[in-house]
Amino acid sequence: MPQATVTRLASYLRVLEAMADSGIAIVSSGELADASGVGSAKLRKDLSFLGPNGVRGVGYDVRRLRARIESALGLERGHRVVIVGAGNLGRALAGYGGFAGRGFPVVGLFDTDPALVGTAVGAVTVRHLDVLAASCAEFEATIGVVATPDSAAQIVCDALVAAGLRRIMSFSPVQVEVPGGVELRVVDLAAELQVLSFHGIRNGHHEDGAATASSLDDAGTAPASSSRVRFPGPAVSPSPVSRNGSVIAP
Amino acid sequence: MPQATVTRLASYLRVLEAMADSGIAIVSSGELADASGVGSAKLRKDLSFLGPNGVRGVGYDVRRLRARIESALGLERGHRVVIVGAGNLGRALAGYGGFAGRGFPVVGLFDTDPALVGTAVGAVTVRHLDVLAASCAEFEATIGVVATPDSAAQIVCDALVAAGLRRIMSFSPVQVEVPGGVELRVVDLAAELQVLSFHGIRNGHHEDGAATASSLDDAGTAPASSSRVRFPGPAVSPSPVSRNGSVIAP
DNA sequence: TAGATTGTTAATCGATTAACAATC
DNA sequence: TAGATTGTTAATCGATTAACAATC
Repeated sequence: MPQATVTRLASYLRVLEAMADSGIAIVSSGELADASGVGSAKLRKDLSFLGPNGVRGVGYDVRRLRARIESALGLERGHRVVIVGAGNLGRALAGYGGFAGRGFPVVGLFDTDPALVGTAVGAVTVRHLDVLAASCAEFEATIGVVATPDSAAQIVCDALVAAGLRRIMSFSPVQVEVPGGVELRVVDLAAELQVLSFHGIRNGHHEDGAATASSLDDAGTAPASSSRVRFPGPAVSPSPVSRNGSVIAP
Repeated sequence: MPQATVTRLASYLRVLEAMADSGIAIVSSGELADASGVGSAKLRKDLSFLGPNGVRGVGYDVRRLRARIESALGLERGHRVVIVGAGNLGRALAGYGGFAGRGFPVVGLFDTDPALVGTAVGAVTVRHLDVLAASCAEFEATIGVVATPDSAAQIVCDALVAAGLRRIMSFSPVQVEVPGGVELRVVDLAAELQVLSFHGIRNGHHEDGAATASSLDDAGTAPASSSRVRFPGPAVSPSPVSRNGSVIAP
């Protein structure tokens, strides 16, 4: 099943849950697609990976389809989440309604800072990383979240793997190594903002001036290079002005 | 430029910044690719969208390439972020080092709750949503973040657009409408966990039993349906057992 | 020059889309 | 039956990959 399809299945599931709560029993591919923000053909193609789930001429049974997607995503038995790192982000995630409310209760929050261990964050108490493995076993945790500084990401991942977890979500952008069979998903929030920054450029935002826009276009018009090895346009020396004429910040 | 390339450029940028900090002056596509976790051919292809940036037989100038990617992503002038929603997630993001430390300082945090307005979160003070537009103008904010309950997401997006922002990052999974020219990026953390849940299935985790695994495979072996319209296997009634024999949780 | 590495090409691979036969 | 909608096919589109000519 394509990766993109899996992501969209999660999105369909959210819409189906809302529809079920609203008492909607039957939905057509067109209606579900509209509510999910995709085309109906793509939706039907996505659902086809799960086998036949609808009735021609009628549509899909909301509850049945919801259960089918939950099954396909492996959500039937539920997941319990442990978070390592009780800093800003970790504490927020521990109390974040968006996890528990969508079927991912947080059962543990861990840190190595003695000043944090023992403090309560919402319904959970911060424990020392030393008891991670024992806690994961006790609460049958299935997903680990890394919310530590970058410098600790690899060590924490190792600890999560050692504790028996095979699914890890990391908010640290550093590349970490995990053994085969362990799924790692990196969520880089700053990178999301950078992508957002890029996409704004073509929309002619006032803060994106002409120099920035044109620098994307003159790539093929580089002047002939000198006979010695040199880079197309030094960013810092010998001149603070780049080839396209814009000043590059230090 | 492909969407996937933009995402990877952000990743290369992070590695280049680390290399620059380490005093590395020149890097080859192979080295940078390894450090970024991609293939070298893909990396060179990605960089080719920015025009020539390296020297054959030598490699890339780290500082030059870093400046070039920053320029392509529109990061040269910097971005200032406002966050709406001073709940768990909003407060954490306001104090999150991963934003300010990567070039996205948070200059405002807003809410409508009188109990929150006026309280300090790190270096910023929570203000009322009523003064959003004035604050965005004053601090020249360029990115808005939605960290409110789902029910407020659309209204808050409208307010951000009205305040002149054209780039919005939303942590609410609900579909919101934005005018043309406004870039919206939805980060659905629960959906990320659902994708993680799926990917664990094929790795044979102990908590994903045989029933779940087999239900993915027997989709094409459905028995002939009856003559009346009915759904392939009711999730709730008349029987709690689906067509493939597995029990579906209510 | 000889060695090394880039930038680009062409082939492969995978995802999306539109159209429509199947069928409720 | 007639109308409606699914599931699937085939064509299109876009991204990835390997190979290599260009060239420092």
